[in-house]
Amino acid sequence: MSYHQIDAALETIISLNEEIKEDTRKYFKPKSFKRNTILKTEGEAATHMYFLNSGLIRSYIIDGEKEITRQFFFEDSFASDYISFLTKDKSNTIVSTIEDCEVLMVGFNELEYLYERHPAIMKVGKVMAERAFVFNALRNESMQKDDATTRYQKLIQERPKVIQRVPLYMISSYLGLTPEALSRIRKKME
Amino acid sequence: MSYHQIDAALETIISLNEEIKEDTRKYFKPKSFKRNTILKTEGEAATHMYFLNSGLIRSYIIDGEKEITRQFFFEDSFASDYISFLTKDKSNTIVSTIEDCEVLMVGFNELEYLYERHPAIMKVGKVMAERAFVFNALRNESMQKDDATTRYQKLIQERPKVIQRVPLYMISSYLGLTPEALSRIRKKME
DNA sequence: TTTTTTACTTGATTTAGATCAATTTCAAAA
DNA sequence: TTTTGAAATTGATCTAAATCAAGTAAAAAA
Repeated sequence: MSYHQIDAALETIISLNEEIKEDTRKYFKPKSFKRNTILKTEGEAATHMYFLNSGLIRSYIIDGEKEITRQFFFEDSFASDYISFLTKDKSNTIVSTIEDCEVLMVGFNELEYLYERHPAIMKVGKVMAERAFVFNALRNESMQKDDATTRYQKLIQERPKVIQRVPLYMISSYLGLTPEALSRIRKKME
Repeated sequence: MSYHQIDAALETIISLNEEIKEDTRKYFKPKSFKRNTILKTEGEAATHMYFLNSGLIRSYIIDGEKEITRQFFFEDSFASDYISFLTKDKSNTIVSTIEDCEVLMVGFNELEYLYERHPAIMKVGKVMAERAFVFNALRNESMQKDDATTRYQKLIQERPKVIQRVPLYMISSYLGLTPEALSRIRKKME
């Protein structure tokens, strides 16, 4: 499987030398998953991150009867239960593929090793955390000040892939809505 | 002003050598602010971070008529409009003191210099971003699955300082509520 | 101190979105 | 191709919290 995509992703943050490329190839293991495969179940801690060469991954929590979608991850980005991966705490978050996926997976300890061995990669970790923070904080802000229709319109604008490739009942809980409410918003929009 | 507190905060992440301590003292400038002082107004980008030796800072946005509190920052932590500081985008976030504050302030460029000069400090940046992410993501999760009363009870449990030192109308919008709604929740709680 | 302003509370009414309950559509198996 | 189960829509009703409107308490300012 190809490492071109992960190289390109890292190159947006640091410039890669041969040693870093070699170690990336050594510790990020290629793996394929069929759609609807659970990568992490409830109650355990996240031990891996997945760089997506292709496919689509979702993280969600079970709240009584219903699922609450926390995040969607597309090709060329890193997927995980990032909270649990960072804190090492067990979590109720489930990580599961929505489409067939080609990933490069790395374990917590291997990533730690990469951080220590290549200080430049620490910057990758910093920028990844910063991006995740900004994304989350902006979403937070939108949840607090925008109504449901506005949130849906922004999602269409800002993340069209979600609209195109994810079933509505997964989108609705991501927007903090029931499927019925989202259906009505869509109808009203024309 | 004392650098003991910032040293201790950094020591939770990396071990400090003399060069790092020297440069910290050089680039983090001591400063005092009276309560209700605006450190960053609407429309500009955040250029500084503030390590709080003492006091209390709040960030909030103006949504039409009303303020929405985004975050509270207490002694021994770093305060800023972190989104704007990281993205360099202008923002509508206001950063303001709630109590008299003693801070050590650092500019974006000085911090960048510290990152480049001392690779160990890059880890500080990484861990700070990770902590901010986890805090935000957990709050997100609570907003999505807990009702207003539960959110208020968790705040009492997890951040008693907020209850003790912040006026209720600032707390209400932080919890995604009107002051009236919070008042009624408090009454019902006995 | 008294005055004025700001914070907080209480009540009445409204509303966005949830919940409950049936369909209708659609996609995956058989 | 038919069957079947899941996804999505539609309608009726309910509810948590918002909004509107006074009033009271408390803290700055005079």
